[in-house]
Amino acid sequence: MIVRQAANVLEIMEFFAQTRKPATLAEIADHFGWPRSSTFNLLATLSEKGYLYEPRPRAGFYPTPRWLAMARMISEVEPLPTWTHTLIADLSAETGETASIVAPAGVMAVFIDVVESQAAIRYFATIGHRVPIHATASGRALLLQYSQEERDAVYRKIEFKQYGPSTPISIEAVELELRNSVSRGYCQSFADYSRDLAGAAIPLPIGDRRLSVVVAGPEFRIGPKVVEVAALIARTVDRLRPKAAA
Amino acid sequence: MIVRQAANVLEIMEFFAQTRKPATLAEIADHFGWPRSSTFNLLATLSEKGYLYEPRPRAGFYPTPRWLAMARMISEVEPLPTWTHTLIADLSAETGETASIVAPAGVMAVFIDVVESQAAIRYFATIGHRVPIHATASGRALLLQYSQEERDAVYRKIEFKQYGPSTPISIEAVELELRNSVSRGYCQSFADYSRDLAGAAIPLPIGDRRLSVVVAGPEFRIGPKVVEVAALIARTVDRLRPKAAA
DNA sequence: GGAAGATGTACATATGTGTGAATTTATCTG
DNA sequence: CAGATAAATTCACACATATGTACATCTTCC
Repeated sequence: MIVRQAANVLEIMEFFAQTRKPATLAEIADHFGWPRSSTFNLLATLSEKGYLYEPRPRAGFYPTPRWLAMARMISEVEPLPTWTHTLIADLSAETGETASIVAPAGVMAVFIDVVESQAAIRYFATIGHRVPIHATASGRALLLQYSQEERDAVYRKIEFKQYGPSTPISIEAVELELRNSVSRGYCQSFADYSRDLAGAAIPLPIGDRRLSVVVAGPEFRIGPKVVEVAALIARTVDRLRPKAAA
Repeated sequence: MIVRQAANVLEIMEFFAQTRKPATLAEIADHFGWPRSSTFNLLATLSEKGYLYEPRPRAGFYPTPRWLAMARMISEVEPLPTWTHTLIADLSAETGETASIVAPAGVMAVFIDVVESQAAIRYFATIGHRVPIHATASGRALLLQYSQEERDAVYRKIEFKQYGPSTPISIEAVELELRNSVSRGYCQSFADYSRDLAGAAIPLPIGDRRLSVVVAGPEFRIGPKVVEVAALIARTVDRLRPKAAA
């Protein structure tokens, strides 16, 4: 069950992150199609807790810097080492595609850092974006780091759906693809989950954290050069990863 | 009416900002005294939206960097000029007390930047902290920047409460104190709102934004030196504020 | 290796909450 | 400066939702 008012808080914040300017109660209510009274309650709650204020009289609400302060505190802990961002920035620059760092979240994989392609047609992904762990290159690069028991536990929770023609729809299919990835030397996906989307990924263990790097873009661009892209990822990781670390 | 589940989202985030490590469903439920089932729903909602993930198997949930990405987007817009942070940093260093930048939020004043005193006994305030606009030095420094009509509008919404012996409990009392502040050259408060707390503040208009700076601490430390503190604030603002700006 | 305990998930139902309509307050217009 | 229009609040009730209970799954310890 999805907690509506919890989701609404996030929606409001995303709204402000997009518009980047104060908004009045009426504007917010209209934008979301929420009743004014409900919007009033929500805004009052956020204000009361010190997360919204009125920068200038009658110009509406805007988030306080408290969000930033809190987010900083949270992200200070085990931040990603700086070289991982360089990694995806370099990869994106060299390939012209979107590159990301990905982490596990149950049966899903979450994008925790993203550098977007500049191309007009591109893979549009943002930090926080989630994809099924078994049906994506990045996800399978995570699964490769699991023990057999851990993978089995994950499999039990997966609802196998036919997202696209090549989606693996059984445990065996996933395990087979994992074995193939090992012998191939990298993970790949051709529209296994998202239409027209292809990607190449490799595992990226950092300390005891299981992460992966992925480069993804439209099938027609990535397809012909998966091998090179995968090789490039491996080379770039080699170049940037501090030698001392695991 | 306060929207409970909206507040709960904030509580969870504050919880993570404090503990700074992943927490399991059970830990979170126990910490807040929430039922497991409800906690489950909330965590599921936050995860589904891409704001929570599981950094490592079975170690529980932790916020994704999406919070940070969003907060950055929001705060990029009209951030405070850098000199205002220097200002309160200097003030705090010189006085040994807590110094803050404050903005209006209806009948309240919100702390939008804070540098805390290092003293054992100190004014504990965080970004997002809210105080009544009429019963605090910082708040009155905001009111001084309003027109008479605007002030009247605010007064109509204030519930006058006797927070302490010296709290102004009428419009006249507030207006009188404002006039006194003007002739005195700065705003002050001696436990008008918080017990044992005293502060000195001056208006700090920046562009068309109405802000104020305040230095606050225990009455026994601030009391004897309000005049100097106020003078110091004025001098420091003079020194740091770019001459070109309004 | 198996039983006890802890943790995570599903679901029906009573209760707390979102909402539409009414009221108050602010803003615009001639 | 009315009188009209739009925005912000308040409130009582119907219904969506948070929760207690039951079940499943994982972990621990003997």
